[in-house]
Amino acid sequence: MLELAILGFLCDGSLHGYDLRKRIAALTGHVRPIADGTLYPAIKRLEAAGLLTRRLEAGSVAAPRHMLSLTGAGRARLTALLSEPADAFITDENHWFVLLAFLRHLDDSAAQARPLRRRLAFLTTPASFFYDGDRPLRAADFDDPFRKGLMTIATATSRTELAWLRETLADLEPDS
Amino acid sequence: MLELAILGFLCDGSLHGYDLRKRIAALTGHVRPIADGTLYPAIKRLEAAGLLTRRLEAGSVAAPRHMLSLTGAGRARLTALLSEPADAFITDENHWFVLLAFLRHLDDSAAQARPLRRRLAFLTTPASFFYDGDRPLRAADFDDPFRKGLMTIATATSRTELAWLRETLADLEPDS
DNA sequence: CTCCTATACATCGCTTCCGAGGTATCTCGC
DNA sequence: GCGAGATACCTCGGAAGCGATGTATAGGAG
Repeated sequence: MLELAILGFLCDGSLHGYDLRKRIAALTGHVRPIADGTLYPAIKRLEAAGLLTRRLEAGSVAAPRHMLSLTGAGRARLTALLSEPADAFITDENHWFVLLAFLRHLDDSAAQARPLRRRLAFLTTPASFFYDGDRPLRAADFDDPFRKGLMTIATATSRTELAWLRETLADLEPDS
Repeated sequence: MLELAILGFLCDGSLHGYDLRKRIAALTGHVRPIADGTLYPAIKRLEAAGLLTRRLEAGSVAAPRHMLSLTGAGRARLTALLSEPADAFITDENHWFVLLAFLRHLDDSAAQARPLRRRLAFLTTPASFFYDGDRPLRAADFDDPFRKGLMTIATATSRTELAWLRETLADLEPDS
């Protein structure tokens, strides 16, 4: 999630760590902002991996800023993260939202559609939450009211997401 | 998530690790089943913390099973995990679903309603995804079609969840 | 008779995340 | 002029997850 967010924001232009932290917080609904002890080591990791470079910009404000810029390798890594087959199984809402937000960095609508297609396929597959093997599960299958409720909310959320996915894919691939 | 799932399942009776793994996989839609290298160390941790005990059951099947049982401290920990104020900020769908599935282990409907109330309050608060400070955000606020789409799906999912929360809470607290 | 799969548990190293704590400077209110 | 809060970065230790790998046995297919 974090790596994707950092690379995604930097793809739009240079930013310093503190700014990055605020943007990520805004994008993920200010739910548990990224801790300093998470963000700065992550930046170092990405720098060590050659995915971004740093240029010190002194004097402007309180503390000297380290302006971060994506390298070619960084851009390639972003593309890879946005195109990963694993994106169908993302269960962290924030992770999925961050991916959606940066899908625009993929170069064509076919590439952009691929993660959405995989997600769609996953949600309509017997390997998912809503099946016991090949048998589709229903809320009525459960006696316990909480298990029943869980099934209801899971189904409703899934239906909402499916409707959105189908609509978005229709816009993205008008021909198919 | 994992700790909650283990304690939750064991609260219904003794299970061995391998069974636990299958049950957790079924509950979370078989999305990336818990790895052995995650589950067994977790069981050891909980055992070391005095939250569960193990009894070896030999001979019955291929390998000897370690039947796990909750202790009093384990039951108390489960109650604590189900009642935590942090549950409003859970962004992992599986984590939230596991919590819902085991809410029945709380002893009264007031306690069961509390996490749902907190979730409801969070989703309707300016600290959440849908606000920029106090200003509510709308899909139309964004130019980029993906940012727009992200706002649309986030809003739709949230609305779906809110409707379910309100309905469930009405069943749980008929008086309020 | 042999191979494959399922059952059942374990350890190792790697990576990541988090909280706590530390260091500085600038600005604004009082 | 003094403290609070924002800006801006850092390091450290601990906890937790994951993939790889290892070790058994049982049962069924070929």
